[in-house]
Amino acid sequence: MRLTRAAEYAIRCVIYLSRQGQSVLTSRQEIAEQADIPAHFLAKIAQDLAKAGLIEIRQGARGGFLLSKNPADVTLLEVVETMIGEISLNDCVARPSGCKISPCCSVHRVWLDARDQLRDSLRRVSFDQLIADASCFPSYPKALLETEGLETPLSARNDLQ
Amino acid sequence: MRLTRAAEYAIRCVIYLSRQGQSVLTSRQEIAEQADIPAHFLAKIAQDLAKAGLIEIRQGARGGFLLSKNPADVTLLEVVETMIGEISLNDCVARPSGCKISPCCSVHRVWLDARDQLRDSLRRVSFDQLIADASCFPSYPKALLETEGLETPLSARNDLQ
DNA sequence: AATATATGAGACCTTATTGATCCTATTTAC
DNA sequence: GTAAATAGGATCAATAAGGTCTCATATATT
Ligand code: SF4
Ligand code: SF4
Repeated sequence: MRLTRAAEYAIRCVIYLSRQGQSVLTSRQEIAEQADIPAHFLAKIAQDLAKAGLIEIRQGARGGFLLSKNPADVTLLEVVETMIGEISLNDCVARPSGCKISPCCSVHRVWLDARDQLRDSLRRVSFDQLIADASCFPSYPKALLETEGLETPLSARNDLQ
Repeated sequence: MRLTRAAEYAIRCVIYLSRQGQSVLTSRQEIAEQADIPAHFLAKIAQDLAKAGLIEIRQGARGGFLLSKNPADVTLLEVVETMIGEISLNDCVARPSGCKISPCCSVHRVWLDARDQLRDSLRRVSFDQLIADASCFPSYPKALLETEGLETPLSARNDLQ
């Protein structure tokens, strides 16, 4: 297990779509440019996201991608595991049969616990949370900032602490 | 970041040495055979462990490796990070300069927290804990089992739950 | 219907990393 | 001195990651 570039790009893509709003169609080119993702690579990534039911793909002229779920219902874990498979940390967690002593290995149990903890952490983060903060994320639509008057949207969240 | 085979072998090696006891010299061949590690590969791994001060290497006839610290003072995190470098999960955690938006990226903060949590989990596990449980670990010395009468050493720990 | 536009699906390539092996030099017990 | 054992580094094969390219397909527009 390893967080690949493809997973990082997938997260950026879903963030961009979340900011656009659910069911807002956005062209692949726009996402690629704004979120700094190689356009052709994004095409492949989008296919995986679509298979997982996270986004919908519209072909043809004026085609593109759109988020098929509410950002609040999409977790970071879902997007990550769509791209890299289920997180396991160590091979023997994914395939216990690979090491014959796994049933009674004390180290194996540590990896199991650590994996569960990591997956829980990522499951707790949804995309509505991620876009709540402002960010210098390249995809942040300046137009949105101006029309909605969110000059310092970060402050609201900082005040909570 | 990814847990490599080398890291897994390093853990097995340190477990074997911990079972032998601190400062007990053990040949590379014995460790390799008992813990199921390719002998030549173990040589390279041992060099890294030695550089980190975890084990000591004795050259020459009747040479081998020995644990230079008390198993209670060696954590799983130390051994793992000796082999694969500091755990970062995502590249931007290790090198924030790699992504120019990292200072105010909400996803970046999630990776930071998850990394800290994972590292803490591994830091909490020391090798005296790992060898306290019995295990079908190939390196478990049967002789030790017999002399100390630990027929069911796993039960002691299960009773605690 | 024709055309321009945009993505689908998968083949393909390049590079980096991993996992492992091999060979010669050096060290130490005897 | 000789045999036994590791040091240190070169080397190599296999795998995976990251990215590109091409042709097929779908749709809006005219
Ligand atoms: S020895 Fe334990 S931790 Fe290592 S691969 Fe086997 S089961 Fe997993
Ligand atoms: S966008 Fe955020 S999470 Fe992704 S690489 Fe940049 S700082 Fe890290």
